[in-house]
Amino acid sequence: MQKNIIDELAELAIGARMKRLYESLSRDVMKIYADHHLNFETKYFTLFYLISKRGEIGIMDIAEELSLSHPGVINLAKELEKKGYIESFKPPGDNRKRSLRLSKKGLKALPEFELVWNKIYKTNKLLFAKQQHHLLKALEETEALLEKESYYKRFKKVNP
Amino acid sequence: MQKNIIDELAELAIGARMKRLYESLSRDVMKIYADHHLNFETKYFTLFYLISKRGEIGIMDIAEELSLSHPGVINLAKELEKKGYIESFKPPGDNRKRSLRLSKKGLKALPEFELVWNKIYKTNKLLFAKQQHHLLKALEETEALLEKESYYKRFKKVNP
DNA sequence: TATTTTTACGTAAGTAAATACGTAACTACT
DNA sequence: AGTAGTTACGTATTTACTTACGTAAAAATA
Repeated sequence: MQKNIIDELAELAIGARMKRLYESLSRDVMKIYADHHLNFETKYFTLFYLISKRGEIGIMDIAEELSLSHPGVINLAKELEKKGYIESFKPPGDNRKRSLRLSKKGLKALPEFELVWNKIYKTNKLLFAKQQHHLLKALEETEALLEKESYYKRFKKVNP
Repeated sequence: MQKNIIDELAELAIGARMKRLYESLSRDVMKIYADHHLNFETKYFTLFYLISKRGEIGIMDIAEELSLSHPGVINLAKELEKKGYIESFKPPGDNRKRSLRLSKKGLKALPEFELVWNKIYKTNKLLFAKQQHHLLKALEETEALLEKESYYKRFKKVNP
């Protein structure tokens, strides 16, 4: 319960705190996948979920949506393909492109994943419900403000 | 302004969102250091600050405080030492230990750093003041709750 | 005091990403 | 149709860490 320096730093080390919290959540979610006998890691979630929602989608579109570099997407996709959850194909009309979709195994496993995601969703809802300051809403607000005017610009305005 | 899948995912991709926000802030803060002609990166902040506060501190104690692995600390320290801001020495009494402290250059630069940190602090204060849901307080609350009972345990309780 | 265990540190190897760079295909323009 | 610019993707390299492992010093214990 003792505060360490990052807690004390508060406004200055907010990045470090988010990272710390993210990593702790990530580890626990991984345990949850393992408990459900799903050969899956937290880092795959957004990609797998996105593909499941879109049916099929190209590499660059994924990179855009997930704010990842395209080599990052290629690597994640390679791993998910190796695990057998997705497959790639050449969409007609553009020979540069490669698109991803769920494989048979992925489609079959999807309901199981959805069950887990549902449970995670419920857990989070309850966790946040108890809080005065809602982490998700705070994130949303901060993102929205920074989209209107970047942190850098705000900094310059505050410190001319 | 259009929502992408990570925004829609809300409670499920909260980790990804924190990461995204962290990276965007990190980039802007780096620009700020550059504008102030400080040869410094965001990632060094917690280490440099910690050393400046403690005067001197050993590798393992740093790792503990910053929630980093000790090889991580060694690497960061190596870089900060190369930049000339810190130096290491053998503290008396324990021959296994190596401790870090600010170098002359580090001590000399400290007021400049403190000026920048002060400006960042002000910027953050103003940014958060505008918000209904305070990101920092939300982080604090979440961390406190998860310290009482881990996310994993909460998950199991919610989904028996 | 001798032995075992723990602690502090360093190095090596692995991982999850990014950036940099190159090629081929498509688009726009002449 | 030919050229210039852009886009989509892949590979190579770099970065910022981590975990795994080894060694020496200190502490605990027999």
